[in-house]
Amino acid sequence: MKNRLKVLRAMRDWSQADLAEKLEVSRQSVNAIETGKYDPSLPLAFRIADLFGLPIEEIFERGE
Amino acid sequence: MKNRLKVLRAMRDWSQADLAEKLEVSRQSVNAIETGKYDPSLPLAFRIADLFGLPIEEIFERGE
DNA sequence: CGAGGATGTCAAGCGACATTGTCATTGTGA
DNA sequence: TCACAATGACAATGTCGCTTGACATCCTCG
Repeated sequence: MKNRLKVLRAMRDWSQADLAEKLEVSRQSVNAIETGKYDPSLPLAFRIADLFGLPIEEIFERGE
Repeated sequence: MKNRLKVLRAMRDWSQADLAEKLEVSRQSVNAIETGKYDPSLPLAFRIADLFGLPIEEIFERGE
C-alpha cells in the first residue's frame, strides 16, 4: 500500500523526526511507513489525514 | 474507534458471516470490529469502504 | 420440542505494527 | 575538515490484527 507521506512532508519542509513528533509516534515508524515496510494502523492513518487536512483516500492508495 | 458497520450491514440484510466472506476475513474478525474489540488494519478498512461504496471517514469515526 | 442460523466470546498461535536503542551513510554548513 | 542533521536500516521486545476451532446463548421456524 503506497502513500504520499514523503511528498506531503517535503511540501512542508518537515523532517521525519518533525512528523513523528506531530503524530506522536517514533521516527522509525514514520520511516518504515514512508519506505513501505508496513502500513499504519487505522487510528494512525486518521491522525496523519487530520494533520495534513486530507482524506485518508488522498494520502494512501489502494493497489499492490 | 467506533464504526457504522453493524448499521451498514443491517441495511443490506447481511449476516456477519456474509460480510466476512465478502471481505475475505473470518466471521470472528467482523464481530470483533463491530463490537469494538479492535480496529481493522488500513488495507481491510479500504476493502470495507470499497464494499459499501463509502469513504473510510464515513464508516469509521475519530474519537475514543 | 428440536434443528439451525446468527451472534458473542474464549483460547492459542502467527505475523504485522510500533517501540527503544544503536549504527552507517549521506549531505550541508561553519 | 569536522560536526551535525537527516535518513535508512537492524535487533529485540511488546501489543494488536486476524486466524481456526470450539462453545454458549438467543431466536425463529417446522
